[in-house]
Amino acid sequence: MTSVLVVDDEPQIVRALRINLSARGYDVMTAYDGKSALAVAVEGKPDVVVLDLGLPDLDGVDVIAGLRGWSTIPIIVLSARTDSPAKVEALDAGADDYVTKPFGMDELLARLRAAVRRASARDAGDPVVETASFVVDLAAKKVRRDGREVHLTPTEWGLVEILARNPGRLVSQKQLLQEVWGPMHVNESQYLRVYFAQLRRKLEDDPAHPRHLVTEPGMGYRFEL
Amino acid sequence: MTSVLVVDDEPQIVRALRINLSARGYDVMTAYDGKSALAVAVEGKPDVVVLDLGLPDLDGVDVIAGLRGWSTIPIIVLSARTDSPAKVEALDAGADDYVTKPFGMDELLARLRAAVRRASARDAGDPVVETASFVVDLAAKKVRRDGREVHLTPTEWGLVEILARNPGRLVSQKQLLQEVWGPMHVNESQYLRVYFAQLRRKLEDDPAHPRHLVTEPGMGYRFEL
DNA sequence: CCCCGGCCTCAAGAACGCGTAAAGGCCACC
DNA sequence: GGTGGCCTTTACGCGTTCTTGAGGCCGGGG
Repeated sequence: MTSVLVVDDEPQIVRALRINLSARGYDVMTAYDGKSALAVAVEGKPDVVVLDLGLPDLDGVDVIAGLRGWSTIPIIVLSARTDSPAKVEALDAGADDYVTKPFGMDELLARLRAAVRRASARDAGDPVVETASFVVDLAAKKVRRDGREVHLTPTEWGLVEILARNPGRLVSQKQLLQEVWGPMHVNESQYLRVYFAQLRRKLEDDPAHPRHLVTEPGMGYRFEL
Repeated sequence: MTSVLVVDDEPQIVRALRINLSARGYDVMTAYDGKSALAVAVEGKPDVVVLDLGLPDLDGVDVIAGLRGWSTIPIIVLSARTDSPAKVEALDAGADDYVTKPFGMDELLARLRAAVRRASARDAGDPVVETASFVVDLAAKKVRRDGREVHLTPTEWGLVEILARNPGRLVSQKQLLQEVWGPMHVNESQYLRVYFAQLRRKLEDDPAHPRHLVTEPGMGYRFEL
């Protein structure tokens, strides 16, 4: 499901967007000021951000910069200001689109679809992730090692898939637990130890000294190519 | 050099765009109808297309479809139609942005920069914060020094992350302690001394005379690029 | 000159997180 | 009703990380 972070200090706008977006199958997160927007974005990794510029705490451009510091999530700016300099400033700061209030919901949704389409076209590269020891085929949901197919259980595949979609990046324990076991089990970090041991036995050349399924103690796991 | 294909049947618009774009260092191609636009696009492989919808021969949506059939070149639509359905149709057909005439040249140029930036960011790595001595990758949660990866503990990373998100800005001791250790430990400034010493040993060329992890006595710490 | 607050360094024990093995429970399939 | 695969749970040894205290350095103010 596509997740959208809506940032606006006007509750009625947030409510209207939440209703419309939810009705169309989007997963909606919300924030009412800049600081919490950045916090929620880091935490929830939304697929796209709808950002109002007139926030109470931070300047809109600072929020854009704060997001662009670590991510390329599409940002659609909402603003009551129609003047050109405001648009130019926001776009050059890293925003993807600029919509002036009052806006038509249809138009916003279309621009949102366009932004998501672009972003997913970017990520939908080669669906095969390859390491020195094994190959992960994300489309076929298969893992091969020395040409031979390795059988993974559903849980094992869930972990491998998340990691392979973020090669080189650290994925937090919480995110892994949440996406594989669900929100109720975000503290069962022991599960991860058990399953990573299994995966290493199946995939690593030397399971005791893993080169690709790396633990970052206290933080999470990383898929090194 | 970035190349732009301008498609419009009104000569004065094409001329205005050609002048403005050329002056800013863009390489400009032009076409006055849909068929030649598609031909020029195939021939010249522009980096971005500015497309007027009211063309004499083809419907604008068909031109978009014709381009999208073989490429993902960003398309910025120009149109006199301000109604929502027209925008939605164009965007859903595969356009990247929609600007209504009359348009401000500054705004169009900003949207064009945004489109080009996105397209070229497609094959770039994560955004990073870089100093003369080391590189911080906030998305991957990695720090590299001389190309070699430096291992940070969770607490060390917590400090680096906050500072790297506020480059050049003074971050108070209280804020660092609060965000890394929690509200109960805002007075344990000794923690900061111990950890900054460790970080300097790991990251600074001359730990005794730090250039990037700077102490502001009595105030806090600053991340100098 | 000496004192004092704030900072840096060092070191050691405590606390924590990780890897591993193994056992029990659940469920689907035979 | 048995069997095998998969998931969950417990226990323990080990290495790393965090915390804490002590001592030294430096600069400003008395």
